[in-house]
Amino acid sequence: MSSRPHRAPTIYDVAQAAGVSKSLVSLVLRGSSSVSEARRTAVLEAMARLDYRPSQAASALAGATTRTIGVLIDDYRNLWFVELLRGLQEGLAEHGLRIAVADHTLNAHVEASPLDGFLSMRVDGLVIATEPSAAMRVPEGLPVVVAGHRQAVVPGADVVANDDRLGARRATEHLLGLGHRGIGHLTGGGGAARLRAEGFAEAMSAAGPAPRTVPGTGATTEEDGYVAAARLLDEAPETTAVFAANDTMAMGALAAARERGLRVPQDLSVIGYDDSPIASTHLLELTTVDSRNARIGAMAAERLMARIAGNGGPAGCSLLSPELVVRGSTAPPRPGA
Amino acid sequence: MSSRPHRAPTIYDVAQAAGVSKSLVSLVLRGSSSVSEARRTAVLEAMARLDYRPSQAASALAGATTRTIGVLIDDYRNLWFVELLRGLQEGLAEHGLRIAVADHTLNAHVEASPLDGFLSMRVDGLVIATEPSAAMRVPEGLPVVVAGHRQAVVPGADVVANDDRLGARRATEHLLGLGHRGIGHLTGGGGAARLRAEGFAEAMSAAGPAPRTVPGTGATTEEDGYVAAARLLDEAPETTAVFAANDTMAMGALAAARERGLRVPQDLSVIGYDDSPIASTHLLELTTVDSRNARIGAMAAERLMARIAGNGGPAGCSLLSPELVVRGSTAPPRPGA
DNA sequence: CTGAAAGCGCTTACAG
DNA sequence: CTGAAAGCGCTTACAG
Repeated sequence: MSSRPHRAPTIYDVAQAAGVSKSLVSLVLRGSSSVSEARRTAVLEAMARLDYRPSQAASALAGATTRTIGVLIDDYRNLWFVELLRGLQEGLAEHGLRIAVADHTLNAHVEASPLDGFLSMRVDGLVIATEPSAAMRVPEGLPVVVAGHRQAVVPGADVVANDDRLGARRATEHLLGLGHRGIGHLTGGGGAARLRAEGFAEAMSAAGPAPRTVPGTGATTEEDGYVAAARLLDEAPETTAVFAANDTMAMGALAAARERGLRVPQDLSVIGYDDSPIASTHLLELTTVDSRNARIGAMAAERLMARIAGNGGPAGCSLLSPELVVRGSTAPPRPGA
Repeated sequence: MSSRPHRAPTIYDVAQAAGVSKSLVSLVLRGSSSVSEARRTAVLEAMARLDYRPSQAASALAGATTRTIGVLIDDYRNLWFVELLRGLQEGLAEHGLRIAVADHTLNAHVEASPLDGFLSMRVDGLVIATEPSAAMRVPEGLPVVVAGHRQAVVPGADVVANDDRLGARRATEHLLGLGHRGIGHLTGGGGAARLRAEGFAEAMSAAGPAPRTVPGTGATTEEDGYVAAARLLDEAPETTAVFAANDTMAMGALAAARERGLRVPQDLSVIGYDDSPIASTHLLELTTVDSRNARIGAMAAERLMARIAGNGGPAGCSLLSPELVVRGSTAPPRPGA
């Protein structure tokens, strides 16, 4: 084998090795059905032999489409996107679309807006799984779905989200059903948190007891949960149950409870939201609400494919039902409480 | 404005709008210094006005380089890559390289190997932040650095890792220094875990007490930590301190301790490894070892840039010093213990 | 199925 | 700086 420094094989090389035309190789690449089995095999074997990999750049430039969907997430540490990706992937698999993921800091050193990379890449569609900012102008005609509830809206984009209000009602009703009356809610910023707070208020007002909603320092981190819970427990000692806007805040609430000598769930019930990986740990055993993010991803894929196919219709909002996941952090209040 | 359905502006459009030649636009795009300030401004303004975004496909195809580095991670849930990315980004920023991230499942529906996407993309370099598999054949000449200790090696690749053995020694010496003698280590699979176990054994044998190392079910999850710690605490009740191969396992150990009525740190000290986001929560306050992943990323960027520039030399292994982070989960053993 | 041709939007190299 | 040209590796469309 002569050393061929660096020149990657092209369809031309593959065609020659397989003894077919370049056109045929291109047909195989795009999975055309009008290729005989024998020739297809020959081409695939030649590709494997030459270690051929199609140039994404060339096919993107020549073709009308890149067959890739960009997914913009908030922060790699907010793991809710993991299941979203799984559902998206399953929905996209049959169409052979690939996925590209970025958060807003990933290429902040080379691009002005986090969307720039995806647009330069000429993605066929976009999933925005973060709070849309004003800088996020997307070309009209590009299929976009916003995943999850947000404060801002993207014109022309579909929204696919968990029914946060319903989930919050279910969480609250779970606590009410256990017999709790002194129930507090820990809230934070963002569209989802706002809806969850509303769902909490609805369920509470339907049941009677005065709802008490307390924010941390404005966000929805563990620290916020800790601060909010500390405030709640100190100001309202009659509290026997806490509903946090998400699992991370619930984790902070657990710390605040422990500091006050309150055992969970005997002295205090705690419920989160999201069913994130930490919720199912032995340490937390956190009762929570499963947003069914994989289903949100699958639905997002569906909306995207419909728009790409041209039959999208007007932008809509799809709400999916969340599900209560009961674990060890909630129990009836103590008889004396 | 006539509706121009869908055709994205090209350098041709920009040139015309700015009243310059296409060549000049290309020079501005690539940041050439031989362009007058006036013309550069005119071009940039035209780009902004037209909402122009360079086609990544076209520049990749025409140019010799894509100016992007691929980063292959293990799983989005293993957050150690987050800081790695930050360091990588800082190191790459001055060179204007962008980053593309994927885990091995992201495009499993369209490609055989997780590296295929990056190779089709013709990345200029690769960071492998996961256990290399046999399927990961990389073209010779492509700059590759393996980040973190692994079982397998990639021929020709540099390795940049935290000195796991040293970090484990420091963790163990911290416990020894507090006065602990009954110290157990929770281990799991992978190159890093093996080195951490070795560092533990070294520090223990230098100090005297018999080291006890126990695995969970083979991996390094919270469940593994829980199982391993349960085993350890039941079989060796004289244990007063536990060193887990990582923070996640330490979290499991905390659960096992709580189940046995052991308070942390009064009855049992627990130390982890990685300084992951959970370690600094109020709930865990976990003493741990900071791998300095951002520095690993920065070093990886440096190695990559050197190889891209052609002065890489033979593949090497760079080991960075970890740092002990003392929090609330470790303390001296109780006098009676 | 093949073959020849044009073109995607850039970069490169060069004469002016 | 401009302008004309070639080419990157594919896809597309079409005549055979």
